[in-house]
Amino acid sequence: MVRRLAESVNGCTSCRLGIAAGVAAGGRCPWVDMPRPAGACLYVAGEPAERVLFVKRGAVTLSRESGRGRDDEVTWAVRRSGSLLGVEALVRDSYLDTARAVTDVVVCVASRADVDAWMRSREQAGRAILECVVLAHCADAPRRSSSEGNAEERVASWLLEQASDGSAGLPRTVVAALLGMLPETLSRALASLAARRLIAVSRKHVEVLDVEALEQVAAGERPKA
Amino acid sequence: MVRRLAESVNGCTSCRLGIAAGVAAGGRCPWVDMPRPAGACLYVAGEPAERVLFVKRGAVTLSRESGRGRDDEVTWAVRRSGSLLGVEALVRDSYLDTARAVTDVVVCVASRADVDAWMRSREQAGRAILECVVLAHCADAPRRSSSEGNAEERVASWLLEQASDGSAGLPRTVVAALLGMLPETLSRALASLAARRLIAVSRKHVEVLDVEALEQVAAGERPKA
DNA sequence: CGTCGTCTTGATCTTTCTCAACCTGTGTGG
DNA sequence: CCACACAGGTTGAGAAAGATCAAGACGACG
Repeated sequence: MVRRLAESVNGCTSCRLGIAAGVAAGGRCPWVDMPRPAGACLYVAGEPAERVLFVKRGAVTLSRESGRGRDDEVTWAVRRSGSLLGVEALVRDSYLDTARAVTDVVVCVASRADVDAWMRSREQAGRAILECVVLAHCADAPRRSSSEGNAEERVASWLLEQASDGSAGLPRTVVAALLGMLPETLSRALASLAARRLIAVSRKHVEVLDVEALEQVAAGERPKA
Repeated sequence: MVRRLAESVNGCTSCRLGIAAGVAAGGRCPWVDMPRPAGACLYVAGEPAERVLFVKRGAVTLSRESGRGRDDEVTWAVRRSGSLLGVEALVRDSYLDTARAVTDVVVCVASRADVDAWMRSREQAGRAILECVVLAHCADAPRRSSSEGNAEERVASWLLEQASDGSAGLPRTVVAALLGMLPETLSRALASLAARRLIAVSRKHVEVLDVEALEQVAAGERPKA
């Protein structure tokens, strides 16, 4: 599978926010590192939104209660290195989503007050934050539902996108939720694509074998074979 | 139906951006009014992103090509008074979405360069823009797909949300797209709810009659009647 | 080696998509 | 002023896709 690693931010001198803070020139960065293991919960929907987070390394899922039963929440986005989490802290009192690490992550954390102060004190700060927010939202394509192609089409699109963004390794249940289908349906779609040799699947990995054919499937063209 | 009108911005002195620009104190606002009739296209996905727009009055839909056939685009969000459109102009070269006025609208327009200059020259400008962007994204709930409740449930949720945000009057086809279903399915769901006296539907309007019962439906509880 | 969580597979049934015909309000031209 | 055409919306019958429920396989881990 072709794989381009998502931007991974290690030192603060190569981090968008660190640069904006002028860390290389001795500037103080209000954001402090916080490593978390896979599975950790970073914040919970509804709790007071006091901190903004920046993903330095790893992947984080955002899920929101769907309003039905109590435990009924829907994972609707994945955020990777370079994006901000919990920016709602800047405009409201509580978090809208629950953020969970899907891999081991390193996030940088700053309180709302610190962020506010930082934006006032450094001209580039506001711009850096704005860019992170806008980029994150540009990145997540609107979730697709069944009226926009059947399961196989959506899976094919996902695999093609993923090939260039390193989404590999997400649990199947998460991927299924992102694609608006059940894990069973995802599994069947993968199996069907695998049977046609367009991809190779193991329990943990998916490998794209035939990009062109996959693009046809994603486009809804039915190969007559 | 309970209806709270979306914030409507008439004079620049009551507009978030106008305030940030200090219009009341004689400040120059880089944003210039542009009225457009319902149905007008404000910008098209893929074309060079040179301008950022601010919705002063009215409603605008955003749609994105789904990657399948050529004319195959999916309306995935509605933006109302007080939100910014086309902020991708700040971070990329082309628009991601196509923006179309669903009602008569008044939008304020500024070129990317003007916005950049404005943000550098006025401290409050960046903050105002950031808030508009974040608020807009907080407002749009992730689209639901069939695995998150059947058509009736999703329609019920929508009606309840809409009751407090003035989404009334959108064409059925648009609403259907936002709910991830076909117009036919939406129509049937509305008819079914109307048959049970939870709502009253006419060709142009939908009125909620029984909020509690509707909440039950939205929550997936099946009334045994 | 056995247990657990996650994923896969299978059979069945519900939902919604599809395609078609039919309304109904609006605007047009005679 | 009325007939007419048109777009958007509704309704119906049938087919296909995915949800559901249940059981089994696989890999991780103690």
